[in-house]
Amino acid sequence: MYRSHSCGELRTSDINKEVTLSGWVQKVRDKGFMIWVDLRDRYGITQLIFDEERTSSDVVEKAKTLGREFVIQVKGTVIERESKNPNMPTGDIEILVSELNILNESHTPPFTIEDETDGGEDIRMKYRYLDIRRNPVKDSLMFRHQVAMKVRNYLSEADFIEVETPYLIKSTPEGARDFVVPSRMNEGQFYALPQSPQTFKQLLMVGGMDKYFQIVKCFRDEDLRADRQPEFTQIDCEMAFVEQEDILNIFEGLTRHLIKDIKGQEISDFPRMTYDEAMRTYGNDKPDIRFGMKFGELNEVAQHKEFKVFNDAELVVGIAVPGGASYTRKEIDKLIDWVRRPQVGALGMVYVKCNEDGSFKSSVDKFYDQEDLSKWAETTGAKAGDLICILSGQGNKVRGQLSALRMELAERLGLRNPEEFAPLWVVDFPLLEWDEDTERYHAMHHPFTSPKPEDIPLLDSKPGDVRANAYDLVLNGNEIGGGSIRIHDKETQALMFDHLGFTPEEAKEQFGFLMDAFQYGAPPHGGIAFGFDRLVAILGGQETIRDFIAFPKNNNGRDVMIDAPANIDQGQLKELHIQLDL
RNA sequence: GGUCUGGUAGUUCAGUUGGUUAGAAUACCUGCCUGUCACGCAGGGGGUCGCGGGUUCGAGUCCCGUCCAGACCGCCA
Repeated sequence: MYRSHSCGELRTSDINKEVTLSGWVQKVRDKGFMIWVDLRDRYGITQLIFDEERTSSDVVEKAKTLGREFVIQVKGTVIERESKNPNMPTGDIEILVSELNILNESHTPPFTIEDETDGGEDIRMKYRYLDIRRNPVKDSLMFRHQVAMKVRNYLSEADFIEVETPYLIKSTPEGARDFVVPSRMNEGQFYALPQSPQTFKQLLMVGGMDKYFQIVKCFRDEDLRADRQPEFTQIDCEMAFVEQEDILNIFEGLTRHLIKDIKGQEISDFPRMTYDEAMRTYGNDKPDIRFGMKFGELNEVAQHKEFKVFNDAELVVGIAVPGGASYTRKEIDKLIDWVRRPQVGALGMVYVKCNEDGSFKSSVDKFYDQEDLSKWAETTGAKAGDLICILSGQGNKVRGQLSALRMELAERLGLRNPEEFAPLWVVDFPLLEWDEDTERYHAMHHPFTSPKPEDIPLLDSKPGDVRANAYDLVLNGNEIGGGSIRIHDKETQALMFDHLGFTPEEAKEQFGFLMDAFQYGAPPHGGIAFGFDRLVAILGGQETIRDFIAFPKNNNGRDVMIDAPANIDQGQLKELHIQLDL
């Protein structure tokens, strides 16, 4: 038996017990006459004591050879400490060791295994197995497990069935780039890894599994971000015989349950906002509504003077920054530099200081009088002491730029409290989106999303105005879930493919199996998928999902620990009938 | 594909205007220490300044290229 107890459970009530513990050496404190060793496992740390007077000399000698991260097993007696440590749960007791067994030695680790490690991102990823021994990473993985369990239990209680769908499927040109897998048995042909189990879950609906879910890996060969990995996990859900309202209610319930159960916060009905409203008031389809700074459109009150920049702009829009009137000229100049960075791309920024005495001081005083400026303050909701930041230009671009500024300022002002949770449904997404590169419309969500019936007549005249039965769940400025009511009849699906520029032959070749299925009694259905890594990270109060994934990829999609991706040898290539063209 | 930041001891970093033998903290090693828990004290070892080229009497420092890491834009139905 390697252990009778864990390193986190012994208390004063266990005094005098004979115990066996196993774990890693966190720290050795050799005081000469006595040696203390902190023994660590997943459950905590227990102090061991080796004492010249009470421990046999061969055991003391062996203890002197211990180094950090040695794996050891000890037998001994639980005793009360002479000097207690109130900072640790096991701080009242220690183990007087009678037997020491070194199970495995360890090199000195390249970084300290502590909560505040001295190791940088790079080296932590290379030695991820050591990083996982640290509390922050270990706790994050355990937290992920807890969330997964709660999701499974909740959905299972609600009659959902978890069904696994295949990972080796067919590549389709829509959407993100596919990871492809060559087939040895089918010369020259490739599988693709699923970007999501979308078509399979719809086929499960046709199969009568009217409530399906799956916590499932998905793969997209696109560039990474702090909150984006090439392989990621979704809570994928689909239901038959439901309308949008049913889906929103059920998954609002799940989200509310998680926030209540995990964070202890009660959230009443989630607010809903149309895509149009989100874009107009926040410049963004995933607004963070934990704070204000709503957009104020200023065209009417700013385009009547000789200021050419505004007069020539499609949109003039501003936000009120709380307390911003106290910014110095230098600070405001820095802000202007910030919006002019290529990542944001604004050409400039007009500002208005709303002074405490009710007067206004702006960077365009030459063109506008106090009455003009007071109207701007009214439109943007600025109060005395605020700073109004105004951008102008082409509508969508300016909205994006001001949205970036809004988030940046909120971050600086500490308005993005990670312990506050503000969910929001964004509904009525456009069905189609114009793509400049390919000069055609493509599906904003995916090609299986149903249009709003009343908008179908617009498909030919104004495709961009057709709204979809599509919705996103937004949490604190992050899209954590998205879904739609699907098309379930062959005719509408064919119409959709037609509008996406598929010929009937292409549609048949790529999605014929789905259209065929729709001819055999496909029920009305719809669903949603949550980004599980992101959800867990946000509930855990973090921006980056990496520490909630045991073995994540780096910025370039590499696993620096196993050094993947890597070359494969000629034999493998030959077997797959693949010739490299480098 | 692009923008920005960084790369110096095992690790995290400092390194001035280009100028002597490149420093600190921590980790590591040795010794001491009668209750430590960020133990303490004394001593010690440890450097291809990412890599390649250039400018210069002289480069960690300046220039060019390149690789790596991180953040962001594009991209992510």
